[in-house]
Amino acid sequence: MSIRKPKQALYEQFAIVAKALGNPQRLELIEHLAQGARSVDLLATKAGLPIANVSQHLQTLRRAGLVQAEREGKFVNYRLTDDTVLSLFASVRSVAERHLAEVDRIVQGYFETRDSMEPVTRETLAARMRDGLVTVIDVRPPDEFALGHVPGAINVPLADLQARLPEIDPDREIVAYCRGPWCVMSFEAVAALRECGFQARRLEDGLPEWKAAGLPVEVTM
Amino acid sequence: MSIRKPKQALYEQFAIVAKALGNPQRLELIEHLAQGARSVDLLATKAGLPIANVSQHLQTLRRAGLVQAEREGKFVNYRLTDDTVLSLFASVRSVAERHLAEVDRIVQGYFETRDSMEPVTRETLAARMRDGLVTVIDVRPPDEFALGHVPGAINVPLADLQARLPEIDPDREIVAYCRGPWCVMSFEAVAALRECGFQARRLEDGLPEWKAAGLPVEVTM
DNA sequence: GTGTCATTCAAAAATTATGTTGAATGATGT
DNA sequence: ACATCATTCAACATAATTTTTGAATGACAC
Repeated sequence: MSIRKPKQALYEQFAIVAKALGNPQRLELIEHLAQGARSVDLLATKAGLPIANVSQHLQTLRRAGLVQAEREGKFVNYRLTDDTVLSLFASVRSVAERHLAEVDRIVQGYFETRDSMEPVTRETLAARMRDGLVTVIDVRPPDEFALGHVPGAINVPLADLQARLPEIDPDREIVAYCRGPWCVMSFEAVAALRECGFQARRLEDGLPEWKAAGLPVEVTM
Repeated sequence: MSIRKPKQALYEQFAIVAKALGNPQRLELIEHLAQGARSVDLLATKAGLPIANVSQHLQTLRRAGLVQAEREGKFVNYRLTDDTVLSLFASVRSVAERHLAEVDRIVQGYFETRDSMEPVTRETLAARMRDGLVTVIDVRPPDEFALGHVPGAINVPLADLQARLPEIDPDREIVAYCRGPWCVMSFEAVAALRECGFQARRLEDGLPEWKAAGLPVEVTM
């Protein structure tokens, strides 16, 4: 059957894309690139990997069409080719969250005590916000924040959190949120805030779920 | 930093899912399973692989939470765990179609002559249908067909095509469509139909694009 | 029970991916 | 031209995946 060969060839192409995502280091690189264009050595620093290694991973991602390189002086900046890459990443994450018990286990074990990691529900947060009792922090990158966020939330990207701690009122309860239920950024933010003595909790979901629940969203021009 | 380890662990879980998709054979198995539950040896026959090999691939998919096994007498039937798996697969396919030039090349070369593979546009198809000149075949699995299809189309799943050839009027032009622009099923259908002497062409897109263009969709109860 | 069939398991061989090292390239500044 | 820095390349060692083979399990029919 002359049909079999090109079909296999197509599957191989699709597999190249999936394979590129099939490595923890590369997934971390993608999550960093989701926040904007980054140079090889910035990525290496953030991910804690040797530069040559990161360079090779980036080329695997480039061969799969997931990232693009662009020279800027001495540096080569990589960026995600477009938003479909992010939605593919989200798709992988969502399937893993849905089907792998191990993901649950890891999230459960994220904090030592169980009740302290109990997330805040949307309804609770909405009520506390009405009473003015809570500081809401959106830890996503500014571009995502600009496209829609919980009204009254302040944007403190995870990377800037340490530097911007002085802005935050230590006497108010803090609720942090990010992209989705188990997006690691809000976990990291809450952990970092607690280490510094703040009373912080996570919103149970991210912005997409907030929006989907019909709650108001604020857009920055 | 006590935060780094669980983050890595989560990436590893996500990587398990992506890795499971990162193999041409497994992608083929998934596409077969998209049409319904299948036994190991049916899958082995369809994919042209040794049974033990298929069994192992299926277990990789099971560990990634993409498929579920269920014993039925002598057979073990595997099925996709749910629709999120299909949308993950679609996401991979769409990124590959969008970013990999090689995919274009393969599709271009799918048929020897270029003009014979020229697909029918939505508008052309709509016009030919009004004139009653064309038989429209939806080659997707029945469950997808039931949820919406081009009005007047008949559902001949790819698997049943050979058996149901007698139903098809050989004097009318045939247009086949499936899930999307480069979903392999309609290519296979057209190739099979041509081998049997039918005059067949592909619709340029699949049902989602047809729907998105505002053209009518028929739903079966 | 015995035989048969579908599937899984286990171990080895073949292939492919990953991490590491040091040298090569390309751009910048002196 | 030279030195410097960011990145890539090439080569190797290591580890993981895939395929193959043959034996083991589990279910059914007799």
